[in-house]
Amino acid sequence: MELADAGAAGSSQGAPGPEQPGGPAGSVHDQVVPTQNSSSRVIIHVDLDCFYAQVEMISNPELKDKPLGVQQKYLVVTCNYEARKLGVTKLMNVRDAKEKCPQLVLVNGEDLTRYREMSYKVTELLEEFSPVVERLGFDENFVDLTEIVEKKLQQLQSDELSALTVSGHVYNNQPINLHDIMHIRLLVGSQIAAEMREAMYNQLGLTGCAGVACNKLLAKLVSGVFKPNQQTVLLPESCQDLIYSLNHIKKMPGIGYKTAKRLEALGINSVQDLQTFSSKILEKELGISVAQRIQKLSFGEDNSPVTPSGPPQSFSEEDSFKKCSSEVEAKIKIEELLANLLNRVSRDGRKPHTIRLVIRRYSSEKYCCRESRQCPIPSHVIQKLGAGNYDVMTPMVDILMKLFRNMVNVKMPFHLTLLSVCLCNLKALNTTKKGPMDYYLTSSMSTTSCSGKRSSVSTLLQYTKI
DNA sequence: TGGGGTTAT
DNA sequence: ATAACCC
Repeated sequence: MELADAGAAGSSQGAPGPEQPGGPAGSVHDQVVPTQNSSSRVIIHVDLDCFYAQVEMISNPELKDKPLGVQQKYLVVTCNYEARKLGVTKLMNVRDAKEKCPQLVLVNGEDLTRYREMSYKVTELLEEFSPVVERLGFDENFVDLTEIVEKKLQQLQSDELSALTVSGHVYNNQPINLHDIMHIRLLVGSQIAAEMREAMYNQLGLTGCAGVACNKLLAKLVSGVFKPNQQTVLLPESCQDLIYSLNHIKKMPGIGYKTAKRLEALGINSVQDLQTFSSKILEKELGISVAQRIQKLSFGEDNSPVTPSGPPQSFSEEDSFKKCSSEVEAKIKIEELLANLLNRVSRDGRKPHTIRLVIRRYSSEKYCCRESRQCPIPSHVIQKLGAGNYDVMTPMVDILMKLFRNMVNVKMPFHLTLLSVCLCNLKALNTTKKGPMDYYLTSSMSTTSCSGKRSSVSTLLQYTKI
């Protein structure tokens, strides 16, 4: 069987540089024009169906056949398909939702603990298929399947190859060409996608959608084509159809609220508008980085790699409210947020080296803007982190209140609508590679913390006098 | 618009 | 520290 190879195989991280060694030297065909999607990667995007609602239905199976909404404050942040049939949508006001659907059952979803735990179980399950898994929020994951597809292909006999079929939908019902190596790869990808969804359902009881394509953008877009609990593969020839199906540039992942507004001001509304707009002018308006990236997106091109997420970079807890206008009130809320965070971070095992306080001030109608202050966590506090302790609360609350007073003039009236505490700059405790001095170094001093100008001698003294 | 997350500047 | 993006 003849296979027409469209692109360079091997690199699963896409974007082979132009100077990368290619075919036989001196060949006339060396001048490969690296046009769109010369990538031969196979990427899957996995998107759980109404994730929070699913978790709630697993917790309480009596909810399964009822219209269910998950509530945070006065919003229905997500709902199951029973509720959607009756007109409830995501981020709908609770009053509107109840009006549309009086039988709607609401559960409070402000505590994300169970959602977060289930979310990581999904990511871990996917990591068993391939370690290259990137999380996007709690309910979406990208996996780079390139390598495992290639492995499977090598095991296939030629008679099995000719009997290869797709699992799930093919976007646009495009005919499959088994002589096209990229079609073959994507079909194998679709079968792995089905295996992943089966495993999610059998092991975790979760349903979701999957999209298989040659890059993250396209995989994400195509995963949503057939919606609850189905999967779709995009063959390269239908790429343009898929991106033209977006009716506005704001629908393009990577083009957010701000950029969409600026594009609209330039008269750019559709994907085609963006494709044909002058690159030079776009670069002047948005900066070269954003301009080049989003214009590529408009052609369905996306060479960004699937970056393994690994453990979280930060832990945060926030609470929003109608009004907080006194320091004591703020302190009580901050204490609650911090207590929960300390529990989470001690279960993680790593130690945060930075703490941040975030506020949102009341403003009549301006776009909600947040302000933050952060500072290093003193090393003696870091050390005490881990075991269930109260003696770490006091110094950390003191720090947070200093950050608070740095942002908010407490002698003047104020009106806050959100408080958030974030622990970040997480470091593993014992990354020390045994040098002569390391014996004296504690976990909180390891690696990068010693690199600064502040000599390790003074820091060392703090620890050796224990 | 909640209660989270990430990266770039 | 903020601003943009994602869910």
